Amino acid sequence: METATIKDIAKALNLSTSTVSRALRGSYEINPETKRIVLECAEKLNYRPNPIALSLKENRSRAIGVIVPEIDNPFFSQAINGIEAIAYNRGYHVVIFQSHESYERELVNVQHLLARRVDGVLISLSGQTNNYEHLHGLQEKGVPLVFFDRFTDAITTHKVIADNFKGAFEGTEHLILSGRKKIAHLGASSFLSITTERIKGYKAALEKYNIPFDESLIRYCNFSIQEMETIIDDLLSESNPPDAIFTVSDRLAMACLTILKEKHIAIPKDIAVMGFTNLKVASLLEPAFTAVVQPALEMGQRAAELLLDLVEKKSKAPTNFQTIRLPTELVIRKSTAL
Amino acid sequence: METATIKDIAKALNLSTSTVSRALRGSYEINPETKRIVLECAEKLNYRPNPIALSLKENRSRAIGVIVPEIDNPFFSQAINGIEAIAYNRGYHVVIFQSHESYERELVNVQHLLARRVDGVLISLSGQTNNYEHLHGLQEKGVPLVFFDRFTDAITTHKVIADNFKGAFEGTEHLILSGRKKIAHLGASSFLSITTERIKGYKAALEKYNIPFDESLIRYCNFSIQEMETIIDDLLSESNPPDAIFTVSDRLAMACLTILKEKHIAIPKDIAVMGFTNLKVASLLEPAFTAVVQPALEMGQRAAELLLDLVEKKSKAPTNFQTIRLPTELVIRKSTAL
DNA sequence: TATTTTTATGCAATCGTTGTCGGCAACGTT
DNA sequence: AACGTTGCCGACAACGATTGCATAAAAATA
Repeated sequence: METATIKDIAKALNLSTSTVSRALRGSYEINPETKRIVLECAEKLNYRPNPIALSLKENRSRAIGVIVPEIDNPFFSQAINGIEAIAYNRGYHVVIFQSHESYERELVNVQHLLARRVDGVLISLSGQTNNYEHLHGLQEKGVPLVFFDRFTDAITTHKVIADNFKGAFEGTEHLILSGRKKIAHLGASSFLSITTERIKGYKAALEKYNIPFDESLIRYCNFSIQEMETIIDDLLSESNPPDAIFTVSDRLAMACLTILKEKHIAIPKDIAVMGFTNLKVASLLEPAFTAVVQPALEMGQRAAELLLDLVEKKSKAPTNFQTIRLPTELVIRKSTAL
Repeated sequence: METATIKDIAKALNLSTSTVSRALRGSYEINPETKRIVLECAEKLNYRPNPIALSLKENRSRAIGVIVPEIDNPFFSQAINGIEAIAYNRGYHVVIFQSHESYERELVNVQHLLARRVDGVLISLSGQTNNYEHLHGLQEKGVPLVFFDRFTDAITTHKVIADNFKGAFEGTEHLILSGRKKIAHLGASSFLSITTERIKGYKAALEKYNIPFDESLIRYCNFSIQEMETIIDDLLSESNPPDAIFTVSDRLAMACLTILKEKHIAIPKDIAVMGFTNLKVASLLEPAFTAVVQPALEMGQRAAELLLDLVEKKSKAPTNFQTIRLPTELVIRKSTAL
């Protein structure tokens, strides 16, 4: 059962394909009676326009590409959920790639998306990425690009991010006000904007309360479980370990909790733990986990909207690129109790 | 900066497009010297073949469609992770849709995928789907279809599923052996294969240990949080409530735990709770959550492999469709302790 | 030298759709 | 009667790439 084309309709009705095409799009220069017949025949043959043919002609694909480090991460799957919702409503399809925190993989993904002629790209950078030529390449080819969550200032475009500074500031402040004196900050890759912004927030909070900054309390984890455990172990085995740990990702938070439990360290009594996390079960953890929650779904939605606006913008007038900073929410639970 | 086409190369070298095309594919009938020049020029212009043009000619898109109820669900995001990995390696792209547990939405998704001329479809049915005409439609159009996790026997094709019967049997048996007498089973939609299979496993375990089956202990939740809470509330407020609850999804497990905690019901002392779940934090919950874990990643991989085999099969010989049943893993933790 | 074979290349059709152009009636206008 | 309008429709080219067929020139053979 092959799919009917405009030619089949033309043949069946003894018309030209041009006439059928125009009738289907309701052109004014087609006889209403002819239109009726064509529509009827199209219905009968279950005609569906071939988007591939249209893509070829119009040089667009009505698809947008999304590159995330890992799909299987609540933050990103929530964001993709938001992206899919917007794209769906506006008639676009979503093509997904994972960088697995690898620069090389991200590069290949971008090349695939270029080859595929996607109409635009949403990206959250890999933890290894510190060269942005591939993204410049996209822009040079005229493919709109929008960052969400993990961006770089090396590229000029829309960015939709959480208010990482404020989130980290409030979180750190909360720890300080809970009486913690020695607060460790477990960051992600040092290349990432989210890392530097959050560290700034952390430092600002320390400063506000006149707590001296100790470089050795900041650690960078590039997201391999192995590495995280080594770092956390190292941090805890010091002669004078921290009395609070602020982690910046779901995976870090989990690894941290696991290790502390293994070591039978009491939370929050001996060490308070909190983190940037979008785990929905945070309240059900033992102890209930204090979290800086990012509006992942909304972030995906906003980013998709901005991207599609760029894609559909007729005028090539220079755009005022925005950086949208969405507020985070500090949810205080038992893991940081006094 | 437009993308170079085969024509640009032809023009630049004063050759015909046919020659360029053949040179690029290394045809034996092209002069080696000409080949060299063409390759060189293609390199210089950064030529990339246009997959849309190829799709039009070959009537294939090198993309596969995936329909899941929700991306933002650890089981499905893990499965998509597996799907993406396989598709990526075999040169296919993954286009994702969510049915949001809605039959209508699933229908529209299938139509979109058909219109898009995807080469194949992977689907895990929505909880509302009990009519399968849309899937027959896919097959009639020659689009291969493979189920994962949630399937229907009404369609003949490959199916990759967890061993739901055995998983539920072992889980229920574990509860019985832990001394539980009145075990509630919270199923998903009654339309779904996963629901019926798991209930069979549940019943079989009861039978083995001569525990009478009580219809009122089985409840169906169509996945709206509201509905789940009502049902769980109802179950618990009976005069003689169950002493164990077996839930079949991540969301049900979470809702159940939340409500029990709100009611200050002791787990596992008063009621044991366990479930089919792929939450990675199960061990960090309070209490640590006993789980029947499904090999979600592998399920996605196997399903994608089977689908791509179907897509690429030259011969249209009738296929021996398989139903691959992957073993689940029972991880016993504190929530069902004696 | 005449003929065949080989080599290397170009032409044109194709995939499904749309845009440009042009044409043919049937009108209405002077 | 001659001309201009208008309504309606078809032919053709184009998007990018592939491919069967034709064909020119060069090489091999008779």
